[in-house]
Amino acid sequence: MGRGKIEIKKIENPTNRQVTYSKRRTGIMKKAKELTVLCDAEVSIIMFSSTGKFSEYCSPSTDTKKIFDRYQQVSGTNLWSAQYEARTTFISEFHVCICFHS
Amino acid sequence: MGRGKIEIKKIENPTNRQVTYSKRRTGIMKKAKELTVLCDAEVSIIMFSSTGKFSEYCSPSTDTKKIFDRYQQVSGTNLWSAQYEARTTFISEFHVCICFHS
DNA sequence: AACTATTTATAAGA
DNA sequence: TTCTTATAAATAGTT
Repeated sequence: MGRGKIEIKKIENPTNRQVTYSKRRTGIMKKAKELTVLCDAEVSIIMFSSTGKFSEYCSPSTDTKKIFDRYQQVSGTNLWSAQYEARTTFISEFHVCICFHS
Repeated sequence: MGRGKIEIKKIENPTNRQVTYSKRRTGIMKKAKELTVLCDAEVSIIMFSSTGKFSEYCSPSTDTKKIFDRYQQVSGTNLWSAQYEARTTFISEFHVCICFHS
């Protein structure tokens, strides 16, 4: 939208890229808020610009943690187990763990 | 946008709500893809409709897990520790864990 | 699931 | 960089 049609490819000029990022980030966040209200939906958006700038949106009725939990339940991705494996590896370097099953 | 201007409040008719959800979900996902390409950004979107339908978008260069990891680093939220506490509680009901520190 | 009148987002310019 | 505005794009109501 705008004074001219643009091709969807990386904006090479860093200043223009930053300006477009800022405008479009605002646009997406607004759309997310509207979707949340209009459709009683839960929405989580996390984004990082090419310079590493972090932005977040989450529906008022929930929080990002809850969205993550729910995401794991339905997506088949177990984020925790991956973290757990990493943790277990870490622990095993320093501890001996013995577990008795009930 | 459309034949008439609408007020941003919950659409009470479930059929209309579902139709609007579907249209706007498509719109946001498209915007996210465009932002990713135009601005070389990393974007993660997770959403649940009011009927529990799950949808996800993540930038091609990464995955949701990596976004979560990065999110934790910059947001000050430790998602993993909350999961770990829950798991520990669960484990304690069925196991005895003995750890010898090195 | 298509269509189109309108509203909204935004690219380029000031 | 914030504001403006011409134009592209999204979408509300309709079929």
